[in-house]
Amino acid sequence: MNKTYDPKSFEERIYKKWLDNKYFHAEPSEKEPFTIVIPPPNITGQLHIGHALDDTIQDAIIRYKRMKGFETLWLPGTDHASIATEVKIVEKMREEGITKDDLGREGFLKRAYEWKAQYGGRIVEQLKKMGFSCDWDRLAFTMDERCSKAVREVFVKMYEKGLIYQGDRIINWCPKCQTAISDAEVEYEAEEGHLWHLKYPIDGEENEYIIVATTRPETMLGDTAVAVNPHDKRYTKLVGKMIKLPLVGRLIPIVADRYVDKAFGTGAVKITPAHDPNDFEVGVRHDLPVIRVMNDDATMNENAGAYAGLTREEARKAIVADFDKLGLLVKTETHQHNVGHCYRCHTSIEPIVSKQWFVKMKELAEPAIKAVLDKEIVFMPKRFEKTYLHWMNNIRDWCISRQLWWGHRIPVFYCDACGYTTASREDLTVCPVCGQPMRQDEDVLDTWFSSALWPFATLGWPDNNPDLEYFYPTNVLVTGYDIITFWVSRMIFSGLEHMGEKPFSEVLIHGIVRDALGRKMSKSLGNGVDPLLLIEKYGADSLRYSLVNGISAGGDIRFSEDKMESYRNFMNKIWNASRFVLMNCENVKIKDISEIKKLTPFDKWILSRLNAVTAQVTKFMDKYEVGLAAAKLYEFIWNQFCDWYIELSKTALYSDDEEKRNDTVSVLLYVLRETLKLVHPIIPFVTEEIYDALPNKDAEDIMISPYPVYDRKRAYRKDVATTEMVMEVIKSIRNLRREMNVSQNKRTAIHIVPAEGMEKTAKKIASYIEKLAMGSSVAFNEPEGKNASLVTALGKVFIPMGDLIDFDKERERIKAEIAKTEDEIARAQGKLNNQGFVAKAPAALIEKEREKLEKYIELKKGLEESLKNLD
RNA sequence: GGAGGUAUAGCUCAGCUGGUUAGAGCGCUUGCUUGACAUGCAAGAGGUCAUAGGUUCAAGUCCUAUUAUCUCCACCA
Repeated sequence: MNKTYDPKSFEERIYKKWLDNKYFHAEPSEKEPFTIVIPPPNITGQLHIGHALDDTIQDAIIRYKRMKGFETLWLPGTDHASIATEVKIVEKMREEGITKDDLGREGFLKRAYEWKAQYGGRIVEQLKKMGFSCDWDRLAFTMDERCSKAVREVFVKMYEKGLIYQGDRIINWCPKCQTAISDAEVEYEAEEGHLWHLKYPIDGEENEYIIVATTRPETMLGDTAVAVNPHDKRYTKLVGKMIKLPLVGRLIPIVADRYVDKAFGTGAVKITPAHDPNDFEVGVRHDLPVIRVMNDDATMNENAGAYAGLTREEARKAIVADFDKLGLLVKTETHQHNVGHCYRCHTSIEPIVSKQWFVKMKELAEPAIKAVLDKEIVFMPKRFEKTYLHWMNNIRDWCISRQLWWGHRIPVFYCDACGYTTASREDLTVCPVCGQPMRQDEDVLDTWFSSALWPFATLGWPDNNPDLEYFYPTNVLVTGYDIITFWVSRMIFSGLEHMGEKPFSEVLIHGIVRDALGRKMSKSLGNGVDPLLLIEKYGADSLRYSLVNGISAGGDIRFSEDKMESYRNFMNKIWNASRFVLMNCENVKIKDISEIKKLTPFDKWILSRLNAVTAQVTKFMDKYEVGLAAAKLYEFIWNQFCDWYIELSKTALYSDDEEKRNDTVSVLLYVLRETLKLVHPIIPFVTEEIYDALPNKDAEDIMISPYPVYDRKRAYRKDVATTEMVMEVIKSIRNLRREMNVSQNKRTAIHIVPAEGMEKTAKKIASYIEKLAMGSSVAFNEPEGKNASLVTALGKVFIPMGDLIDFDKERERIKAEIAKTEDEIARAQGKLNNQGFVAKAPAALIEKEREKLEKYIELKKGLEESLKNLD
């Protein structure tokens, strides 16, 4: 074995071995299934640190369950990411001087598939570098044959059921991308704008006006009403009257609507149903006409009269100027407001009315709400239920059409000859009614339409098949809180609607990865980290551990390269501890743990610790608390196994007693093997590499070995107490030496006067104390002359240090100890003198407090004696 | 504007259903090539557990308010 941990020398080889052995592949079997579907990364993307976190959690869970004996399926795949990918391709084309129209739909799609072929596989290779145990035989893609079939089926079914409809709705329109985008794809940014107060003359009355306030004067050309609050006394008289719209001359009514806030602006709002979502709602309530004044590219259209052809910005300037000329501009205020921008190209979005396809949500939301309220689906942590329920309870119809080419084309067919329209599972070229040609809808579906079907489309739905039967519903969905509404909620209602069964039982939500300063990682800040570089530098296991260690459910994690280094050191520690154990295996008879006749207290201590950590880790992993499991294992491996057991074992390993050597190596090997198995789900590579070299393997490879099980018989309370006492004594001596400025490499004599009943124990453990506390010898008497001394549970410990000792210093030290002890005595006495405590606290607790008090009184006595001896 | 999270050592975080002397890693100080590991070993310094109240025999832990900070949702012309 190498002297240092060198992940590059084995990670790739081991991954290949796993693949060759088909360990990741799952098939329906007698075993109980455990299934996770991966949140499919976009084909545009590179693996980023967020994927690394999300998928490390999943892999840890999957590997744990596999070792626990489940038929474990982790189903991988990628997402076509309609708009994101299309934008990237178009950008690339622009560099080459090509536009979409140059290529045409066919040509563009050809190019898009080439893109997919080139980049779709890249992220898969990156996932493999992380060590993820996905069933690659089942690799899916949201636009592959299976998923496309499912998308078609769902669309047609819902269309026939009347759940999908086409309608005029106000939607977010990106004038640059030339497509509708969902609410979630709009990013709001605070902008410094203006609030213009405009006079609208009342029709038929001289010098009567109502003043409206607006941030978007250019839309006034499409105004079809002015609204005031029904309770606003200032305007009660005016409701029902007509306004003669300036510049346009159209007569529009003044209506009363609760939407209007009396306190904002002038309390009167111009209503433009075609260009504002709220106005649209008002328009529906008051049956107002809808007049579009803009084209799809955000220039003014023919309804804008004299302003036609201007951009929206130009039109705004012109209209404000014209109002001013007419004396109708009352004032201009600066005004901070949020303006929506396209999340892709950052153009400010234009709310416009257009014909789009929608999914009726109310009916679908009801069972989806019920499933969560009834605990059929559980969010972890629970608080994220609120996010979900809030969204579901306030759901709006889902606009699913996108004016793009890359995606699932809407399977609706029109006959221009007879007007027949239908949704179809098969492509239609000829109208079944009149025999004339049919044309397909030009738009594609929102990306999330296919992602919503992911848990069952990937398993072969709508075809009945054993996979679907066996693996659905899946067990746990692991994702970040940022896509609960986008994705998780849509999978839930889709599963319930189309499968008649929830898609998963549990939703595990984690936070996002931030940089060392707590900032979101982003391209513009340049504070992102590339997981692949980190793997290159530190190994995949180190990356996995640093991502997962210490995360708690739902919380964000801060990430820095410093962390990587310390977990790489941890890998090195595991590596070297293993190397130590293996080095001592030569010429040794390895026994099964049950064959060892005389386990030492230390053996029993480490076995008991191992057992306890097994229980804790199992408990955490069952709750998917991978972070807490990782932290426990770190503690155990470094601070218990390495710092203590290995050090204690050296006395036996270098002794002449052959049986003792055999026994000790056997225990070391056993604890090492079980520990490697416990951490394997988190750090699969290094554990597999070491396991392979173990002489006591209990399976062909660690990833298919049985996970350790808690054994209630291994408490060994007495031996644990003895060991802990030894550790205390050693620590105290080290501490004393340090305080007395004894050089680290100088050995000194140690004298022990055992406490009552401790004589035998003291003799048994003397050699260990000598070794670990830098003793030159151990004697069981009080030394002649002056010395430094300690009071321990084992007895009094003396260290004669001759000239080395500084008596004043030793006095100070003991006095400080006494003071500390007195504090404790006071605290314990205070508690025990408290009537309330004695009356109400549990008896065991009171007893414990009494024992403590006694212990401290004893200790104080001993210390005072030591002090006296110094004089 | 609405909802939620977080606040514990210089930094990153543990601390379960209230009950050890509030813990770990990193960093810091000091000393060590102690027969696995200097990617290491040992010892140590460092915390009035955000603030103010409250419940309780007992509060880092539960409740209320405040402050700071983060996130999500909505988007008011």
